[in-house]
Amino acid sequence: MTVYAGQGSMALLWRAQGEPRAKPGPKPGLSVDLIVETAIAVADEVGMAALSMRTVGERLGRTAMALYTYVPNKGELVDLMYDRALARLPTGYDLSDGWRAALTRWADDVCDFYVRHPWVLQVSQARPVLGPNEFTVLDTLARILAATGLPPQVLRGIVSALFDVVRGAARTIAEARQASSATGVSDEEWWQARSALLQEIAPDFADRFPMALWLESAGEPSRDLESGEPYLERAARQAFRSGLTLLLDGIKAAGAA
Amino acid sequence: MTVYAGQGSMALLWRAQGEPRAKPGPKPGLSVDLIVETAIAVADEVGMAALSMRTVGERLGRTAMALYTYVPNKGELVDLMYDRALARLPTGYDLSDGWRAALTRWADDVCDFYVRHPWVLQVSQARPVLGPNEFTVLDTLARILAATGLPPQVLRGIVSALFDVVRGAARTIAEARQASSATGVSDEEWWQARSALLQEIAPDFADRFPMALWLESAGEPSRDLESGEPYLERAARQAFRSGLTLLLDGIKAAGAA
DNA sequence: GCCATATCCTTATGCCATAAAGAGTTGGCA
DNA sequence: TGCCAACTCTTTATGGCATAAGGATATGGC
Repeated sequence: MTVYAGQGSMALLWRAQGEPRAKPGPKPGLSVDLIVETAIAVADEVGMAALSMRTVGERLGRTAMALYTYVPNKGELVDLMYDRALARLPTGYDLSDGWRAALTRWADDVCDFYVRHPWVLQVSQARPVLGPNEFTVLDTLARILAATGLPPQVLRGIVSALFDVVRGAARTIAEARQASSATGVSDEEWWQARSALLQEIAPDFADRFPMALWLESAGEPSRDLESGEPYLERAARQAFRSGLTLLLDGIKAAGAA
Repeated sequence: MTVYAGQGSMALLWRAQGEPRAKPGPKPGLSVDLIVETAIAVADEVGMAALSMRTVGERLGRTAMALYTYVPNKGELVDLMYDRALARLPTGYDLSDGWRAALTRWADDVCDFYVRHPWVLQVSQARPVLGPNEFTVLDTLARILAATGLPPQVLRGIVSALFDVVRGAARTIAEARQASSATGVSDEEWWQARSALLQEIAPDFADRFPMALWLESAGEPSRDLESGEPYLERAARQAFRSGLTLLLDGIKAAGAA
């Protein structure tokens, strides 16, 4: 359920609260902020697919339709959730030990954020929400990248690639967790069952896909069972680390200070 | 609507067709292949969100329920669509002018594929479908990467990063197209309307987000109006090119031959 | 000719977003 | 003081979704 953004009026996104209130009618029992925060909590717990106007309303002791008093429709609510959630990201990074260290910390933080709020990954990036916190995120990253001394044209490509790698890793980790908890089958169990099935159903596997097998075979991700971290998640984090290293080396090669 | 995969029996994925048929009952009017191919056509045209058992059945002159004779449920149908669609990718790349050129062609092909079939991007990667064509794709890429001379452990990270960048770019392009055609508003119009709104609603923008503005300001993506390519798409393709270059430089830095 | 088996349909359940209309609440003005 | 207009929230309805259950019909093999 990719959700398309950038349709709303942006009035709610950028609203300045504070004007008192001297209007007829019953006092509002809810508020946009409360609804958005509640919807974020729901999405964090049950995922974007299970986020409905009803589930949010219910948690607030209201019907689904009550929310439409505050928010024009679900799409706009998701835009508000998206921008509000981004406020949870750190906004300043110490550059005293260089852009490389700062960028690594930034990538870790953003990845953790996405894993904590995986529904954020489902909000379309094509026509961005353009809320204040989205610009804050960009501003934070731009400040780090400025330290490379590279010109904006080059940096824009770097921004895309960084987000791609971070989001890709977070997506894998989040989806693995989601699948585990939704099906009750751990990564390890799932993988073993699938391997067995595969050998049974495609006995000529090694002949048909020799290079794929070679790629996957050697050096299984260290079976660090004490860590308790699930299989796929461990593999994803290792891939994230090395992908990021690759990218940072590429930035260096592009002439960064 | 991210769709979770890897639940089905894999029997349909790996089935060997050919056994004749000498069973009582009416002759099947449809087939799994026909349904899958039709569903792919529907998804290509209207997107994953509008893909329903009804829309597929209708195109075949049947009701939604008729499909359940051939396919156990929608999730399994999507798995089959996914693997079948991957068969459209090229499977061999000439390595005579080096891994770098081959990898660039591969990335272009895969990006084009995703843009042509954007719904493929919504199939979860965490627990892969494990169909024959998915392994063929991996095998093809592994063959190219083997030419770098790097060991499998290193290459696995490279595989992830490559897919992340390709998928990220394709996602942006596909979502931009989808948004354009769904809303009837071109990227350019949308962006101009949004800029105007933003200036009106956040007049202190330049003070609040100076680095973001700096990053975006200089060197607007060349206004190559003759190309006819939409704004966001052009930007995404430029970002893809430079992101890929970054990655290839990183691979070189990792010691590739 | 009949039965077991298949295909395909109708109907029903319980989700979803949201349109429309109505019930109840309250600030401010007459 | 009393009423109105504005506002909150609910009920109900529409048309979508996946899919469970059950029934009508077709057909190969006995």
